[in-house]
Amino acid sequence: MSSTRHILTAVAWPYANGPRHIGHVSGFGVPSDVFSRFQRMSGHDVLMVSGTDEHGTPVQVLADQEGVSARELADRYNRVIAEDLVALGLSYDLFTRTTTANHYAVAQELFTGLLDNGYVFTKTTQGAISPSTGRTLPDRYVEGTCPICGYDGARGDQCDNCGNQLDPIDLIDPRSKINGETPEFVETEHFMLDLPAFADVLGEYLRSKSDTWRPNVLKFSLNLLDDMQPRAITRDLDWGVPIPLEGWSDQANKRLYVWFDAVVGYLSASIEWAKRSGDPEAWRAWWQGDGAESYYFMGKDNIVFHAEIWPAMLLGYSGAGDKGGEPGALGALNVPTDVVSSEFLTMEGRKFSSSRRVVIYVRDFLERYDADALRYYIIAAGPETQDTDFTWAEFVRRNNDELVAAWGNLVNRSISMAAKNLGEIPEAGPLTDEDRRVLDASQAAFATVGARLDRSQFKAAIQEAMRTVAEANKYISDSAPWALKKTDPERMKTVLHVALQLVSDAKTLLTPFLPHTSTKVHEMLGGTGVWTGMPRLEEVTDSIGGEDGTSTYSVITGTYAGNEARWESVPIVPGTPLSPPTPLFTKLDPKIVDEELARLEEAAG
RNA sequence: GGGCCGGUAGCUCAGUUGGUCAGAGCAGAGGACUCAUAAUCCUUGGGUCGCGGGUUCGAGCCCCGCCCGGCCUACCA
Repeated sequence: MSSTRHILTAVAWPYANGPRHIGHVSGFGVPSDVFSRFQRMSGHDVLMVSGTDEHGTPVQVLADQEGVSARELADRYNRVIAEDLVALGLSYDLFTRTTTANHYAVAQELFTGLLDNGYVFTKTTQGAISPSTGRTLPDRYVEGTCPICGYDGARGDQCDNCGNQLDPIDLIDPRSKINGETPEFVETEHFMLDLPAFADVLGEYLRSKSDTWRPNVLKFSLNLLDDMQPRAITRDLDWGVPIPLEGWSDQANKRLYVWFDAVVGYLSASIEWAKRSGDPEAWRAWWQGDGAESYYFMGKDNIVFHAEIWPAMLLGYSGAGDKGGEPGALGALNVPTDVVSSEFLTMEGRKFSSSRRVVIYVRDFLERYDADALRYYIIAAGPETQDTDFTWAEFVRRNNDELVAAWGNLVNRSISMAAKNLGEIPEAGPLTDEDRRVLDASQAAFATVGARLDRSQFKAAIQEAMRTVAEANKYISDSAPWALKKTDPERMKTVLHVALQLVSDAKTLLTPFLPHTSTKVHEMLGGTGVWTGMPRLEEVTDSIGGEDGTSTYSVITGTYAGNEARWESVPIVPGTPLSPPTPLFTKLDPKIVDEELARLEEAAG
């Protein structure tokens, strides 16, 4: 913990086929930001990257339905999603998109490297094609009657009724889920990633993580090793990254499969960040060598890509699979240090579903409530290690009892008393044993909360941090400084000094979770400078892959180096002027619970 | 069908390798205080740890079976 580490925070890429809801940001967004802010406060060099995942059939299908191009649709949701993530205060060093020319080049480089090392081969398969568009119909977009149980709504990949895995060509009376037409089945050639060639090295890799990874991620991944199959990495579709090979790149209908280019995004975004920073080689410090660590944040549905496939791609590119090989042009690349997967949030007992409108979009939420209130709920009550249920009643309770009544009130009562009676931070006189005890406990919390955060145990971390808030409230109640005003004004000053020191420490401990309101407390206590950096949208002009010329689009970036916030107790400065405080958090009227539930019912029909 | 995860007080959830592990917060009841967004502080009632077997001196914690819910099973975190 003492020396500087290079920490890559790799955040799952939200899919650009619509706005994201609070379940999405519970999985990848808020936890990754808490982690990154903490590591920066601890003095480490953090690079936090992500972007929108814009290729693939779902975007194309939705664009067709709306009568716009895939690119137009992706542009729209890239902007919506980026704005929402900024509003939440997620401190990306770079949040970009998969449609940049840089991303195309890096994804193609990974493909070429894997091909050169012999981990990619071609295979001819039967694929479903839409006669009207000529596009591939992915298995899930073909439905028909199950040949095994006779269920009519079976999908091309599996039957939801009997659970058997299917091949779309076996379906009786197949039809396109998109427009109902009967698909054609044609022979088509695709590239496959030779995953079995990585079974041994992946097993070794995963077993080396048995002490640090969350058990569910580890068990799930180890289990996958028993049945490794080659996996297609190209697709018959025109919306994607072209295959960088003669005879393929000019085929308008052959592209890299979206999952392949999406996971490469972590690397391409790091490289893009380096270019923008002025040192094109700077990304290497986070990707190569023993000193580089990488932490990947996502929801549980993405474990297979991050704990299995992406490591396999990195190993293959580096020449480290069963077939050996040489590192590609970028050099050998590190596999993930940790894969931090969240479980799922449910919504008032139901599964989130955009199509059924059982959903709360981030944007709608933040129009009515504060970002820190949502961040707090997600960390304190979110799906860190098991599915949890979001309810409006619990949101209101957490906000009112824990943020307003416990933490907000501690700030308010402490600063109010000091401001009204003294107008400044008072000097401490002789300390009692109790004074020393609470101050020591507050200092000790940096180690305990920090250890939790370093291991991505966010729920335990915020509980420990909030415990210091409860301790401080108890200290003030027990010491009753208001009663000392007439009997022992010197002692009152000491008590208020101690109380304000506790507030200052708690504000620091809570900064990774509550960056907006912690900044307010920093300022209330007379602090200056930028306490903890906030992300901003920046318009950039660059070449978008596959198109001539340049385009303007927005990325998220920010300045986080040199912020005031440090992960340590900083002595408050006696004599600093204090003004009567304004409330940190908004107390919510319990009747919003019924209002929100009514809104949900109305939307869901 | 297969794999994985979960089912602990009214509610939301903690419970490392089996032996004060039957817990926390909230809600409920009683009391203290008044600095503070009537916030805070103290005390307190409450649970067959999904069901049925088994291993053990001893099991929420290990094994077997079953019920319920979630995720993955090749493009929804």
